[in-house]
Amino acid sequence: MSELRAIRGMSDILPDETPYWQFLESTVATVLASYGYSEIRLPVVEKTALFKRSIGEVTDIVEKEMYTFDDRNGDSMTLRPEGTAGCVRAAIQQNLLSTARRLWYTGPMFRYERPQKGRQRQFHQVGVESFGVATPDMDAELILMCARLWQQLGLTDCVELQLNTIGSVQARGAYRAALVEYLQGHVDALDEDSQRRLLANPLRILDSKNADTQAILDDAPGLEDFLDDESRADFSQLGELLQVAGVNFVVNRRLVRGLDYYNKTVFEWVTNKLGAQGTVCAGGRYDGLVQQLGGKATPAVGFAMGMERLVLLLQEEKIATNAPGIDVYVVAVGAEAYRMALAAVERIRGANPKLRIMQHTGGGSLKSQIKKADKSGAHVALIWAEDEVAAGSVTMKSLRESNGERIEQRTIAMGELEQALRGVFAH
RNA sequence: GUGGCCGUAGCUCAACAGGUAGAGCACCGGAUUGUGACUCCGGAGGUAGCGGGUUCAAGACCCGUCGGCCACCCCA
Repeated sequence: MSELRAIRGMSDILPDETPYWQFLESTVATVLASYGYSEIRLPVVEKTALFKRSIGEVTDIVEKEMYTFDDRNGDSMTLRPEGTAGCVRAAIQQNLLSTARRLWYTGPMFRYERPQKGRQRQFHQVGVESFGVATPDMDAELILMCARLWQQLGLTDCVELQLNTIGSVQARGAYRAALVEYLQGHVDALDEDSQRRLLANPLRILDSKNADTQAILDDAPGLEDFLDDESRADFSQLGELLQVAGVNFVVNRRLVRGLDYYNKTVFEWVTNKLGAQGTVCAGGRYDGLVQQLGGKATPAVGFAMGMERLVLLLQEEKIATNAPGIDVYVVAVGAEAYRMALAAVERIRGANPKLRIMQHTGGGSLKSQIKKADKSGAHVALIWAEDEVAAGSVTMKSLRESNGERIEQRTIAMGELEQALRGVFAH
């Protein structure tokens, strides 16, 4: 192995996998457009302060997972660990908030974590953000849009929607205090991680995977008892809307989010088919963030999808994508034949841009070129060799069935080639 | 950051109670003069992740290091 390797956790996406990515990306773009969302393109690097102020100073992301560096001016920059902060910043800076906005974006995110299945250091998200609407019909729309996307992708049966409300900032603060007080009476019985979280981020203890900790939580005060009336009403309305639309969900009272800016509705789409990293899409409301970052008070909801995880699911479920492949492989033996072929093939590409034609390069015998043609997966080989050059013709050879039938090999006049190809490929 | 498993040809993997490596697939060429797939024949390809140690001898044992996978953690 060479010493020049990709950086740990930043993997190449190889030709085998790109069809899944293309299928996912084009489906996402179509579904989002069908709901009237507009794409926004954002920088990968932002000032470090943006993430500290939005994600939260004491979160793991900010404390130990960001790629932060000083630029040549000595200003602290960070490779974005998530997309919401940058999107909110842009919306404020570019005055996009004078009316309600529905935005989406996609691209790489960076988090310094130990790689494992469904988790890379450079990973890709599609993020969707809606600004300016405070009512739960907006929350419902976002969730419906997700459901439609799963349906279009063929993943409906692999994902489950979990829903919760974490209430207003004040309600959460009160609950947090009560939870800490309760847990402090059981500190010794808590697992090591949860003891640490008790000080840093106590709400995260709620979704601990430790069974003993979960047992202690059974008698802990419940968040639902601390909710403000508005959060409670919005949550039940959201549930009704989802029922009307026929979207199944389960209420998970221990579902919280790791980023500080969330309030009220939070949700996760979860799968059990990817091992430990089962959250494929997650989001919620963040009504305070715009103002917190210096904008006019603006309610907002959004979510992000993990593209790697969705690609893994597509592969796991063996969901067919449009394999790239080629239609025609062009064989030419000898320099004169190559010239004839080149001119003819370029003409055909011009006349039929959708036809996928690969022209053999690098010479070789007729036999070896036809072998390559076969291995290319093409349906048809076009052959130019001595006889064809002399006669000004071309031989069309079928390599496999196309549209259920297989044509006989035949030699035709150059002038008929374009029409003959149209006969085989009814694109 | 912590833990478990792993690191032999491009890929998937073998061998041997420690004695200087092998298969399948893939690749290249050939099986009479212009034709792929099946078959047959031949060829190329590895200083065993890297560094140290034990030993007459190490791919096999030990230590370190780098890398991979999975889990904890974190989160999409």
